[in-house]
Amino acid sequence: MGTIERKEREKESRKESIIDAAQKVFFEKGLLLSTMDEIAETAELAKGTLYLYYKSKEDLYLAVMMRGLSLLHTMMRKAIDSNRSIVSLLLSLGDTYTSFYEHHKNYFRMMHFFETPQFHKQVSEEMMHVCDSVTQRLWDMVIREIKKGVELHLVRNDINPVEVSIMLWSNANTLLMRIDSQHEMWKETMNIDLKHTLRLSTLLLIESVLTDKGKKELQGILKKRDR
Amino acid sequence: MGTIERKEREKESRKESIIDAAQKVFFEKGLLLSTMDEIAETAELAKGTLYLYYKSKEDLYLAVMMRGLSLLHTMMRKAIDSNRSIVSLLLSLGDTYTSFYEHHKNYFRMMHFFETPQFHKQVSEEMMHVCDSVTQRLWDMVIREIKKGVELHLVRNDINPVEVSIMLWSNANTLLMRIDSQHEMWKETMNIDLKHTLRLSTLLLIESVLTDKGKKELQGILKKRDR
DNA sequence: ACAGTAACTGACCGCAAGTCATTCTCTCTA
DNA sequence: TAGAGAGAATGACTTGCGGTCAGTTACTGT
Repeated sequence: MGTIERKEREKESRKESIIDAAQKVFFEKGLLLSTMDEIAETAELAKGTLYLYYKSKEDLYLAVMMRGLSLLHTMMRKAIDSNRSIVSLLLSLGDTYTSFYEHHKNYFRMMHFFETPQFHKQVSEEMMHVCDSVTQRLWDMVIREIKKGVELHLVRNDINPVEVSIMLWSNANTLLMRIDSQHEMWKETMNIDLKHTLRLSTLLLIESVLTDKGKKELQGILKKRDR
Repeated sequence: MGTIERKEREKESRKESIIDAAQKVFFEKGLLLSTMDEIAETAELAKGTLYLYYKSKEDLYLAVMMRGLSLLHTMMRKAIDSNRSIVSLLLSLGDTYTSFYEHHKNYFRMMHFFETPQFHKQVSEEMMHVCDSVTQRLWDMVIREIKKGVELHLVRNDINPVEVSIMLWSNANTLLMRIDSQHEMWKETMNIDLKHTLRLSTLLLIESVLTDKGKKELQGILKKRDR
């Protein structure tokens, strides 16, 4: 008699279908302009029901965002697994994040909004924890690779690998945000292609954290690319 | 009969005193938790009066933020005027922004919130324009200096000075934001001092965009500092 | 068939942004 | 100096939304 198990599954799928509806609405209108009534209507449920599954609008928002986070995690994992050398991996991580931005802009934007500290106050403790731990796993994954790079004498051993991750990630993150919201503006007023700026700054930073051995390898990879 | 002029002045000072009140409330509670009623009460005015001077809560928010922007402008101006060499200026601009963060956190946070694209939809066209033009002046000021650096063969001439500005500013901005919201977290879980990371990444980036001549000057400045 | 429970509903509440008909205040004129 | 007229200020009111909860429905196990 697996009724309890079935109920469990049904509950889970209800939760998912609520996220589906929420995603549709949030993607279209963003957090502020979306209403719980509209999400409820999209989910073909009463508003009250949403609150049986999620504590607040913001929690629901995070639930959707977590999908994006998982997706990014998967993409990063794939990049790590398919790169032999740490040097090419570093380049590839930047590309991966860029590609995440390009193919999943909506998730990217949600993740950005999440960085607004003001926002956190509306979020339940549990949801925040889940979110933090997923983010943590992502960081750990990247940091581990950079540590390997240090061991192989490709990445400088006088810089903390964690700091390397932070620098690279922060750099990519801000520039992608800027690309998202100001790409045309910079193009028009200054004739700047922000995507080029992103590639350039990533390259400069990577070069800065590599050893001479690493730099040589980098030059090799770049030459091969140019052909 | 300067009555019209006097009225003009009175109107202006009323506008300022409303900003004073708004600033007090926004600093304390942030945009989301502040209410127009509370601002009105602080300003000793009726709520309706606020709307005679500002189109919306968000416009009022921007009006406060502009004070911060002007302040930053002044600080940057001072840094530029008091540095002989472009190399030391580059270092000093980073310090200036850090010092702005440390001494005027509330303004800094407001400026960050402004970067959320979702927010823009609530802001009036005019206010947005004023804001953009002030920001533009700030960028121009910095870019001009970097151009001078290129002319003096201290900054690489194969990188667009505008891109240099963007890279440096973006880097500092994200890391300061992170310092603001996650400093303890990184200290505890990873034993990372984000302020150190900021200094490091700034240094690496600056080094990357300098010519050999510039790098030599940089080494000289750093040695002098260490003593 | 029925009791008990879990899921669901939507009218309702409280709060806050923004509006506007009315009141107040100042200034210029006859 | 009375009072008309303009402009400034007011605060009760409207609207819209997040969140609640008493009541209803659906299901399950006996």
